[in-house]
Amino acid sequence: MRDAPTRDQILDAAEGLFAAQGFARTTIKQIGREAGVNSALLYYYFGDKERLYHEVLQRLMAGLVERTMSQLQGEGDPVTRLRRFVAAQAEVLASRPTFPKLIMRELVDHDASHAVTQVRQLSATSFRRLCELVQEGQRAKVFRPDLDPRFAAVSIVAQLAHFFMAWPAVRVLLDARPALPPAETVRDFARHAAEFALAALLVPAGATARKTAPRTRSSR
Amino acid sequence: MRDAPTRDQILDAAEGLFAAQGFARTTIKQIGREAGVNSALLYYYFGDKERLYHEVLQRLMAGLVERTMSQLQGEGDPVTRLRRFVAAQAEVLASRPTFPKLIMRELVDHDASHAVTQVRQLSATSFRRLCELVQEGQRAKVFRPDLDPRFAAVSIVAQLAHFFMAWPAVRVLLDARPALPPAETVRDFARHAAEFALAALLVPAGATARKTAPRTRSSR
DNA sequence: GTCTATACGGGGATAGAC
DNA sequence: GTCTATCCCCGTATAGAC
Repeated sequence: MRDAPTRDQILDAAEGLFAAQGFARTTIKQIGREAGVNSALLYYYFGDKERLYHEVLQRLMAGLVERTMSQLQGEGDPVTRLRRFVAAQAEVLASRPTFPKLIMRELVDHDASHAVTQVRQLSATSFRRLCELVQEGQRAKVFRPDLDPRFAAVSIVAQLAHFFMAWPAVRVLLDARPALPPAETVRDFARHAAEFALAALLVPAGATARKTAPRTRSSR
Repeated sequence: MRDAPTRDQILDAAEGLFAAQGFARTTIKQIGREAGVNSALLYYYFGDKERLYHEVLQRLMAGLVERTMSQLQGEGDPVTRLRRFVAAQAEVLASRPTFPKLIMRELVDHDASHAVTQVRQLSATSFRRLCELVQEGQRAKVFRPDLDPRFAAVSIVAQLAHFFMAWPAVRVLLDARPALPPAETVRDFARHAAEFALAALLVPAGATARKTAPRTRSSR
């Protein structure tokens, strides 16, 4: 466990500290101490602090892109696939506490400039696929036709994203104590988010569907 | 405009810089320069950097709480009040570009510890009122009974919150260029968010409500 | 209340031995 | 590849004149 290559030890320690304190407050010496290596080695491996941070983010986002992509595969009708998507999102965000924090920090500190590549990749894959899923449902007359698929996709993603990223505020609203969202609450909210999104997307029962016996005609 | 009391000049400059760069990267001298006053004066007025930051946040959040509260007043059925709420949220978040960034920074940098009072206040007023609005709609059989009101409230708020806070990523997803969400896009997304939330909340047309089932009430 | 000068510490980064 | 020692800049904060 501790025989990991020095480089990875540094990366791991840096990830934790950057997530917890941010780029500016985290010092090279702190990272070295946390990683159990000499601080001068950071310069040997990464050149400078900025590039170390960049590599931390690369590694993190690469894993995230890969995981969400692999979990978006599979067949099924739009409804079950949307449920799977939301569940996967919750799982990824909850898998490591550093995920949401680091992403949020990068968003606000550098306008995601260290992660543009990966964000574009996400856009070209996961997000696009989510949009397509919505459109597919619309073509099948299962989802409302009046929703903009991209806006709908943002709304779908926003629920869990905000739940995790704004947890310090959300937990006050929900009367929760812990500093990190507990697994049970995550599970419950993820289920809610999926159903909330589906309720928003699905065509109201009696509206169009002629197939399902449109209620007994009062005539006769 | 420039004859504002020194204290406020400092507060204004600090708000902008803290929002743009964060607490750690912003220096006292920078704030002084931006405010057009001697940096040593910051210590005369605020004691130290931390307390200056604290006051910036206090002022900001106080205004926010006041505005959302005042805009949550008024009568009407749950549907129109929810539309008003979402519109107000969009207006507040868009009113000053520093709002979303500072709030997000505070969330991630200090777990909202500088704003606990105001967050609790928000929780006790706006958020609570939003929950009550949902419950009221449920009692009136207009909203689905199976939704947890607090989770629903989080989902409602999350859409616009995420839209603004994650804009650097959202803009990539939406193929938008500008660094700040343009007024038109804000307007469109806000409208979408309200309709999305309503579609999620309303009981399906044919299910129970025999009366009006007010779906597309887009009359203004 | 406003300014100048400066003490003080800490953090990033490098040189060079082993 | 790893470690020690150190340089140098820069940011916070204070002292004290005006």
